[in-house]
Amino acid sequence: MSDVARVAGVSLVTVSRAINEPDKVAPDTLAAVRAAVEQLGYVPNLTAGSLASNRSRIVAAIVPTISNLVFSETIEALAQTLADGGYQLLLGQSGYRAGDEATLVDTFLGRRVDGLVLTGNAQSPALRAKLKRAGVPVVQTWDLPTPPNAPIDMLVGFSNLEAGKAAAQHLIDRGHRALAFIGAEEDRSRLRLEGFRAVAAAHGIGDVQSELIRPPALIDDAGPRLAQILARRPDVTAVFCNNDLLAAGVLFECVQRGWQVPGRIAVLGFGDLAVARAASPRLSTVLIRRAEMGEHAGQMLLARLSGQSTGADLIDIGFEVVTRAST
Amino acid sequence: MSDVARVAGVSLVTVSRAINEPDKVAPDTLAAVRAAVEQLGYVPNLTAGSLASNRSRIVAAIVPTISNLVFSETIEALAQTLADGGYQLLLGQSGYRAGDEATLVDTFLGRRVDGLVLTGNAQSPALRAKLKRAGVPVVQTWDLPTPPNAPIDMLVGFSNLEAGKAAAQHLIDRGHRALAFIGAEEDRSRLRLEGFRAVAAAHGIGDVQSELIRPPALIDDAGPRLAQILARRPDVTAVFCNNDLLAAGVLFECVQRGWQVPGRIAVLGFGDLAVARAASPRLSTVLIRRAEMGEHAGQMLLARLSGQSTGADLIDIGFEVVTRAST
DNA sequence: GTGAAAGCGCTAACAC
DNA sequence: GTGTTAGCGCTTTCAC
Repeated sequence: MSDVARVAGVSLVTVSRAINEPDKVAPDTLAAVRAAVEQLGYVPNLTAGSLASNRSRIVAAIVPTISNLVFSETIEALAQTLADGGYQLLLGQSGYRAGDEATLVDTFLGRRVDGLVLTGNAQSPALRAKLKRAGVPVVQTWDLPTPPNAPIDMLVGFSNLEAGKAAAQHLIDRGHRALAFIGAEEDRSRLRLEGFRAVAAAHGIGDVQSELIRPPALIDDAGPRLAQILARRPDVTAVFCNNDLLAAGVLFECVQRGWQVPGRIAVLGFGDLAVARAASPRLSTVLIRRAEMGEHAGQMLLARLSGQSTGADLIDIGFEVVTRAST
Repeated sequence: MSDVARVAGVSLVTVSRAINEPDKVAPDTLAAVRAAVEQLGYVPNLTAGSLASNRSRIVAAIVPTISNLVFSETIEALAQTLADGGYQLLLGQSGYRAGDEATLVDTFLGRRVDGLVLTGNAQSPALRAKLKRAGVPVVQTWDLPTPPNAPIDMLVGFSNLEAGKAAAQHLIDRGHRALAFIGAEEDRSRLRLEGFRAVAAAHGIGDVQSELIRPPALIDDAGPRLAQILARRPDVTAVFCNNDLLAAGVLFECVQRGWQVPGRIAVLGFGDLAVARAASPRLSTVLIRRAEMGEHAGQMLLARLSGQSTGADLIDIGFEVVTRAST
């Protein structure tokens, strides 16, 4: 930077300003600095800038895994929104392990990230306390506060419990009473199952067969799990899959068996991934606005970081049961 | 840090050492420092550390999009490998735009990342030059050097051209002569098409129908594109899809039409995603070791960063045509 | 095994 | 509009 200053015939600060606040510099000076930057191939050291300004322009996000379209689409939108606001995304994967999440948070705090995006709101009391003490803006995603857990700071999500309830209601409305659930061994999936079971019970349906796959729950788990459910209870007529990809796997399994969907068995998905619109039959599903969630998370952070208080610190983006041909 | 030093009754350097090189500190001193850290809730500022040591312990990766299972699984493995080596991953998405890639590289260089992972090897001469000048370790992925492009530094990939050739050969071996291709408007997809066409031509097949989808190529594009191909050439008997998800879309389209696969039309996928093993019929596909690619990229960087020269700076991980039931 | 001194490359605050 | 001064919180080097 001092080389640039010397070549341009100005001081260090002026170079700094020419780069960071160009309109506070005279046009001629600006041109001279830019020429020098170009000539020398100068690349400003953002690390030094971060240290001096106490702002890193980095936001970190922690997801269970990026290899799940459901999360990757949220992250994609988040990264895009942040990039447009001049922030970079540092990515952490917890692998659904709470311990790893805590470790990641430590590292990220050490890097003095300007904001943090978390998945879910089941963080441990210790972690919540640490985050509050650190004073970093935090956005939790993919869930609403599930009592007794209050939001750590900001939040954008939907009720997984209610989504599970709506799924059950959708199937029961269509006359199904022998219900099954295929999901993952994971907080949000369990909440949906809880809601699913609650509504079933309210309709006098006590026996809801369920299969919980240890993450990652891949599409090729779906067929075998359906088979296991049917082995226990051959008369099942409707299955709620916690992910459209799993639902597609179930559809393929039905093709294999020569079963009609929804004639022999109805299939309800979750997410409204592109596969739901491409499947045959078209998949009924619980639509989640994943990209919108990432965008909201990014915008909440940007608003906070630019000193504006948005007011809306808790957004329920809801969900929607989309009825297509599979139920 | 000076608070910790005071409480522990040692100097700043000792605190630094206790944290970064614990075995170079006497056990008692170490215990005292750790107690002080704990008591004060001290979180070391890694930004300051980076500035002083000139190592950020951050590696950046640029992919076209994270919302494509093909890339996200590579990134997942990369992030995991790096994390195990004490490095974090900074993520950039180029959206398949070369300009965005260059901008991202600038920012990452500004952050003094310790390494860079790029997708493909079609970077512009200007970008290649800049990276070489910067002296950062770079790993290119997902391709072999396509002349005249030499590797920038290290590389792990496979030949997309050869993969396309193998795909054509696979279909031709099974008696197909009316071939079609569904892919994306994107470098690697185009290379595969080129190889596909070359082998077809060598067998006297001049008319290969193709549909190139503007990214992101989603599964729900597959059906309509297949329809367009068939509108132009109804007698097509085999289609090579550049992604297993697209292939699954084609399978669903065939279910819709009541067509037998491979009886009426054979379908060959790409990637060997989980969906290939779950589809009905099971999908023949070109297997790419995506996770392995991410792991290799991470290990090459770690080796370089730890001062070891691995020797192997160019890895061809190859591909494999997996024959299942759809061809 | 531990410490004192000297930066790393920038920006904040204030002066002019 | 531009410059001077004083750090940001660590690590490095070299003594001891």
